[in-house]
Amino acid sequence: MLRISKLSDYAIVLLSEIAREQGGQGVTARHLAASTHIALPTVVKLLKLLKDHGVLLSIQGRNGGYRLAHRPSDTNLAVIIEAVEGPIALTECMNEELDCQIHHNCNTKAHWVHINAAFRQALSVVNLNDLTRGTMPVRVSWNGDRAPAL
Amino acid sequence: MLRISKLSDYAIVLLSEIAREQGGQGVTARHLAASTHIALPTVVKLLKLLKDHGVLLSIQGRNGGYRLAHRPSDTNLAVIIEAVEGPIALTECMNEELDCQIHHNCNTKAHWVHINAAFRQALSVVNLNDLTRGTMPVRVSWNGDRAPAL
DNA sequence: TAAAATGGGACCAATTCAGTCCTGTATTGG
DNA sequence: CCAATACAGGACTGAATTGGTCCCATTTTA
Ligand code: FES
Ligand code: FES
Repeated sequence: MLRISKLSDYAIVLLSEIAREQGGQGVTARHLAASTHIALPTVVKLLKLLKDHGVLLSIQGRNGGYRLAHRPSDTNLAVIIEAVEGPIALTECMNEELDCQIHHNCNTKAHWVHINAAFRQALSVVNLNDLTRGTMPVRVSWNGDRAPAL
Repeated sequence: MLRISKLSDYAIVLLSEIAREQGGQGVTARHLAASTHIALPTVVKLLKLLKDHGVLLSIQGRNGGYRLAHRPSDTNLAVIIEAVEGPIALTECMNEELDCQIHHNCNTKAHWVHINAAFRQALSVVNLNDLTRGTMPVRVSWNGDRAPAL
C-alpha cells in the first residue's frame, strides 16, 4: 500500500500540538497524551525518538517537558518522518553500502536516487507552521521534457 | 524506513526483462525465473498480479506466456507499484472513505494530497524504456516560493 | 524528600509481507 | 486425441516488521 507508518502520523500530530500550545515552557508527555488521545506509553516513545533526532528538546525533572528544538518553520515533514522511521530510502539499493545487485544491468539505481530526492523534497517543503497555521507551499512544477540518454 | 516492498522491486526487474526479451511472442514464467533468479512461485504470483492490473497480457496453453499490454514507454513505475502494492496512499486519510479524524483541526489532509501527487508524479515519469535503454527524464524543479495561507 | 517528569530498555501481540503449494483450466505439438 | 506445457486462482505458512506496553532508573523541584 505504500504508506508512512502510523507512528509517523502520530508524531506529526504531537508536534503540531506542541507547536500550537508551546507557551515558553515545555509541554509534558502526559498532557499531550490527554490532548491528542494517543496512549501515554506511545507518546513517550515518540517524544524520545524526536528528541534523540534533534527535533525536540527535553527538560527533565518536575515541571519538565518537551519543547521544539527549532522554529516551527524549520521543522518539516521530511525531518519528522526520518526521525521516526529512519532515512527515506525507497529501495534496498539506496542507503546500503552492500553492493546491491538485484538488477542485471542496473539502469535502475539512478532513477531511484532521483525519485527519492523528489519525494524527500515534497516532504521537506511542508513545515510545522503550515500544519498549524494552515499555510501551504506552492506545487512542484514539472517541465515535461525528457533528458537525453545517459 | 519507508521503502517500496521487495515484491515491487521484483516486479520492476521482471518487467524490464520482459521488455528486453520480448520478441513478438510471450515470455514464460519459467524462463523469467531462470533469467532473473527469482523463485518460480514468486514470479508466477507477480505476473498474475501484473496481468490482473492490465500491465501484462497472458497467453494460455502450450507456447503461452506473458507480453506487455502496452508500449514500454507507457508502462511507468507508478503503474507497476500500484499493481503490486495497491494505490499509493501515504496516509490513512488518503484513500479511505471513513472520515479519518486523527488530527484535531485538520490542516494536514491538503498537504498529504499534494505530497502524494508529487510522489506519484515522480514515479510516473520513469518508464520501462528508461529502465531498459538507460534514458532518464529531467528533474523536478521547485520554485521555492510559498503560497498564501488557505 | 516525595512527587512529577524524562531516560532507556526489554518485551509482547498483531499485523503485514514474502514465499510456497496445490489443484484446476486452456492450448497445442506430436 | 492426449500428454505436456503453460497460466488461473486461491489457501496456506513462516518470517519480519510494527504498534504498543511495561518496568525501573535518573533528574529536578515544590
Ligand atoms: S542493483 Fe540495486 S538498483 Fe540496480
Ligand atoms: S484527520 Fe486525517 S488528515 Fe487530518
